Amino acid sequence: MKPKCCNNKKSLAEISQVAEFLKIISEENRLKILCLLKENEMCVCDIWQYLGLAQNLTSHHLKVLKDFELVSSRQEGLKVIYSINKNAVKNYSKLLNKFLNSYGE
Amino acid sequence: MKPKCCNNKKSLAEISQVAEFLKIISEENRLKILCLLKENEMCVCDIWQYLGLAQNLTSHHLKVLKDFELVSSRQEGLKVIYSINKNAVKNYSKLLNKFLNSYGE
DNA sequence: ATACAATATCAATAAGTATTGATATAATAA
DNA sequence: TTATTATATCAATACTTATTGATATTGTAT
Repeated sequence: MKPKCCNNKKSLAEISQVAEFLKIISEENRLKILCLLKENEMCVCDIWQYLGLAQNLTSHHLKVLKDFELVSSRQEGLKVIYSINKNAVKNYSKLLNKFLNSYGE
Repeated sequence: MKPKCCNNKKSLAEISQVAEFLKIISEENRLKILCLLKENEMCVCDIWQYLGLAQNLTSHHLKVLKDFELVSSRQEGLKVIYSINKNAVKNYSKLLNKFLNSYGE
């Protein structure tokens, strides 16, 4: 019985895309940041202070998340407010679940 | 407004656990293996030949998956047959979705 | 017993990435 | 203007992990 996955360009591209997404969110600090932003938008200083991270490290992780378009930001005075990109996250989780769940159902 | 996540031992432990799971499955070859095993159980030689991976590399990734109890194996003659542990995968994805999805719903 | 096939292990290296320290940029206020 | 606060960037380091090559183990057959 031939497998149905990993056998064509589209399938491989999707797996690659999901793996990239997973790499981004598998970093514990980034997962925490997403978890926070899921509840409310927050400025950088609130995030790093709440999580007990270094300021520059927090900026770095936010950049990774933003480059992957999982979060957005806007300037508000001195502060930069980050918010989660719900649609992007939802789409990636859908794609992920396509691979992990729905065992024949 | 105080965040509801990352603020207690249980929440932090869950995030840590999810991140560990994501680290395991964010490796592209392991994701492919899971994808294959989701369809059918397979022996090691079928997996590495199908995916075009080195035999020892495939064994290594299978060990990582097995150590994390995402797959199981049984001996069958010369061959070792691997199968996915559906419940484990399902439980981890549930936990993951708890963090990524259900925006207030 | 020997030979062969399938799988696993181990050491070494390569590759990627998180973290840190120092510094730069941007916005605001005095 | 200068000073201050918030954020971003950059280079260097530390850490983790994927990959490779060689070898060992295990099961089966002759």
